[in-house]
Amino acid sequence: MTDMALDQDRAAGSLYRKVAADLREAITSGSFGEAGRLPAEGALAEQYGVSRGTVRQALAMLRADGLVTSRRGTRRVVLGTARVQSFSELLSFTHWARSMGEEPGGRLESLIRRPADAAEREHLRLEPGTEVYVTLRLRTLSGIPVMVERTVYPPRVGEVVAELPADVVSHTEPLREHGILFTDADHTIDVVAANADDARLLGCRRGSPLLREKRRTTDPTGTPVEWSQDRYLPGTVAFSIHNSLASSALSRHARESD
Amino acid sequence: MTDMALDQDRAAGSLYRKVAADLREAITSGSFGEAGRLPAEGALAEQYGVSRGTVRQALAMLRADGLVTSRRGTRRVVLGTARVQSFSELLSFTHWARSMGEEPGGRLESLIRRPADAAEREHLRLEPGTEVYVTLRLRTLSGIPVMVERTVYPPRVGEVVAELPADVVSHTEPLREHGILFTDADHTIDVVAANADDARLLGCRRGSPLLREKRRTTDPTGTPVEWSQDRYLPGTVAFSIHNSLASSALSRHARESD
DNA sequence: CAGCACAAGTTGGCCAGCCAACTTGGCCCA
DNA sequence: TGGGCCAAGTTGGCTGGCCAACTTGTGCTG
Repeated sequence: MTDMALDQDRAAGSLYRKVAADLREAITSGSFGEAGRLPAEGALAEQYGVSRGTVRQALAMLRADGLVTSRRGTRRVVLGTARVQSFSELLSFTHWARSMGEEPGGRLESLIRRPADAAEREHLRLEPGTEVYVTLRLRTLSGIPVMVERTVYPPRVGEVVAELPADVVSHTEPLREHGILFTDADHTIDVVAANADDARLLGCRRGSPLLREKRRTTDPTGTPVEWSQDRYLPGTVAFSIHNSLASSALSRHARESD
Repeated sequence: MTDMALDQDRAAGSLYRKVAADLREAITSGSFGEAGRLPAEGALAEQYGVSRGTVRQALAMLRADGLVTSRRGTRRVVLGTARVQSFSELLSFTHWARSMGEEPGGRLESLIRRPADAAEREHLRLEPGTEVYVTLRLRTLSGIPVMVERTVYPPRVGEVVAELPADVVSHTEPLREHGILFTDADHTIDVVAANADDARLLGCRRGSPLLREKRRTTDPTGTPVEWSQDRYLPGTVAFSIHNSLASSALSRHARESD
């Protein structure tokens, strides 16, 4: 067993992530059917040649994304087959894609530097006349175009982005190494019609509906580091949120007690 | 009564939840300082008299809630305690509309009672053969149709809903008076094409894109109380989310021009 | 003094096993 | 026939241990 673990270690990903990605794939491809039952944890462990604990770790990810149920005494049940972008992974397209076992890709279409307009100054809290870096990227999952990303960076961040190779997959990872952290984000989701650029890059008709996510990201101090508009092809992505009164109530209790 | 939630949390059976609750309180009360370091997992394990695995399970909760960092090779660091968000807007269309100064309206199109299908049983965690109440409502803002709401209620909730007048604006408010609380929700947002009913009720063409929000709501004990699909006309609404390493919140707001 | 090598400390990950709690279906009995 | 009991199956939870990967401080060396 130990040899096996060592053998699979070379592939640079943790075992439970591979198991999770594989199960995710099986679920979204409908292998277990809609509202079907998953094999027992023990059976999956034997099937993948891992321990039950590892399978449980993988299943915890799927449960967090709302893909499967989890109830003591009963087999797990498939809840939905749509790909879901959970908000714990919303801060990075790359991270999200990899967690699904898909290969994220990105192609830089353009990068220009110009003075910020009024809306951009507002979102990024810049002084009038400040220059911003604007990128247009086509993002792919396993080679298939799924999203067009238009991002505006303030100077401090844009200077780093401009130095990155055009084919770099993740922007947030190299930025983190430069001390630029993405920790907070405001997202707005709605529907928008594809313009000429969108249609050309995504291979859809002009005017066809796209799922739009507008996002403003800040670092821990609240300083904006990114203002972005992502436009997804319908059917490629869904957004998933869990919210609760209980958690906020709990922290309120904690504060009242001191 | 501030200790009540904590006591319940601590008394909630599993060891790792007790450890998590205790650490949560220690963190928010500042025991480790602002941006301070937590003791090592091994030290916590010894302190609480549990295994390191149990401590890791507890810390996974805190990390999921954005309370602490988690990086190989370094002690975990306290990120912060700020967590004040009102979710009331999110859980009720009526409340949200009023907070915008719009007059919410609702017209019940149909209410039927029938056995739950497999998917509904799973989402609402019902026994096979249980009957559910299914409503179809057209919701308006200041008289203008904006959303079609299809909701499936379990028997306990549906029995109350069925007694409500057809023109009642808010469902959640009378339900609250019957002791049925809406506190937790999982949301999924994507794009869907309008079917014949949608088109007729919303006054759009069949096949035109709608913004869809699927929502499963539970009460404080985790028992599902509602499984709903809302379909919004584009341009009438956008979903707004704030997420961060410290907290996560979703709200709904009227679309603004930008 | 600057820089590098190294060791100690810490978290990530995985395993094998054990018991408890819960669900389900079948069997038995009134 | 109907209801209750029971056993098998399944997930929740916990232990103790092991190794790998990474970070940090220390001390040595050029």
